Amino acid sequence: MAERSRRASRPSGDDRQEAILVTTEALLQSRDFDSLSIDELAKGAGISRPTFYFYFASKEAVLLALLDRVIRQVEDRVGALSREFEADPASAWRRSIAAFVEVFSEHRAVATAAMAVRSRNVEVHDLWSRSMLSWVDYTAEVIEAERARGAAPAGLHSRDLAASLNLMNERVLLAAANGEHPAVTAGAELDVLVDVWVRSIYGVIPTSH
Amino acid sequence: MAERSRRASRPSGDDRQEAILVTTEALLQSRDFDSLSIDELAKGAGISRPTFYFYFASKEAVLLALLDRVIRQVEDRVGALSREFEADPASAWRRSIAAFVEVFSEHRAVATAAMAVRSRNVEVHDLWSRSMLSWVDYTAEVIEAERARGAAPAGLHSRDLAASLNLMNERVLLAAANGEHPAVTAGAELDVLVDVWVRSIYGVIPTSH
DNA sequence: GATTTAATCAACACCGTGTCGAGTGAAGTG
DNA sequence: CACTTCACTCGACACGGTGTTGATTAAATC
Repeated sequence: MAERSRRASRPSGDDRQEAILVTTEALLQSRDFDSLSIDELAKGAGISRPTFYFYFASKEAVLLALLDRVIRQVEDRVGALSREFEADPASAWRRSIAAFVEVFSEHRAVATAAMAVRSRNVEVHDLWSRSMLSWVDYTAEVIEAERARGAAPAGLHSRDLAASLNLMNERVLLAAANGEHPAVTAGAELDVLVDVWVRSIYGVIPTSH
Repeated sequence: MAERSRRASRPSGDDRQEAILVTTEALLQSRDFDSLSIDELAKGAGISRPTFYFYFASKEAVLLALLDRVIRQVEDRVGALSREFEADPASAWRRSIAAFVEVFSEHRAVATAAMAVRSRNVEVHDLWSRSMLSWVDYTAEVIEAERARGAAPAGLHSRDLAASLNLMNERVLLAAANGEHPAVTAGAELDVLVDVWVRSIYGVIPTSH
């Protein structure tokens, strides 16, 4: 990690950039994003504070790069999934939600930092917003399709339902990942989310007799 | 607001404390909590920055006081509600959720700031956590009671379901209050939330034929 | 009127950010 | 092989916000 193969007296710029990213994610495992100083990130990457600014405009820009990677990872996994809902809808929803759950828990630190920072940083806010939007769009489309083929009963405006369910996932997973209270029992997140999704989308309320 | 009735050459301490709270909530209508400086809060209350510290230990302490008031307000409203679910469960849930929705939108700025700050401030985090916990407890109790009387089918661990639904409300209302994207259509929040709650708690998934 | 108590603020020490400008060495150019 | 260029580096500075100290004032109480 420290030296390149054909000894270069200085590590290359790409190495440094990567070192900053690695250091930041490592520090985020145990520390609050706000409590990190640029000096620490620089030191961790073996450079001075001014040099940090050669690679990134700010702490937030580092987080943005980390978040971008995480989001691409979810997109890759969700994109690789089959779009087959007819045979077993519950399992199909489960697979989609699982992609989300896995990446969220693998990159807990980045996700948590991003959620904390988005309220004051437009770039982080917009990046996250954009992916949420695309998941909501996808969810709403599937709900419509399920209603069209008669598998799901008519109900709420599908985009509103889709937005609520996706926002629930975001919040529930964040709470679980950080051991907040209240939170869903550790390990049960996926089961609980799938159940609420399936009941809200397909569920019928028994008529009072 | 500036002077007291029987002219006191200085407004009393209580007035000043209140002025800081009022100024802060006013500034929060249009500005990010992080972007507020203590100097602004002090100036807004007609005092100097050091004097601010006579009343509050930090910006966060001011927010904590504001949040405390908001939470009490929700508790008062929810406490005044009838606990009668037998006759019309959907309406009963709607009334509870409505209390939440109303206070959240009346004090949008405080709620938003509190959500943004909780990740780095233990006091704010704990205060919010504690109220969420009490609402989750209440929700879980009612779900159990509804199952016991046969109104709701058996299902998920009630506390996990209760936690998910309450976390959904928190996130959906925050997104709606701030005009985020994605968010639930403005004005439809209550209808959507109630629908998801009722379906998740009472809903039955039609068996495939 | 003397004393206590609440309230006030100028001045200071501190810390993190972001910038500027001078420097260094490796790689390309005539 | 001199010389220019370019990617990279950092010491030193200016700035802005925080939190504290200690002296000061004015009302309240005795």
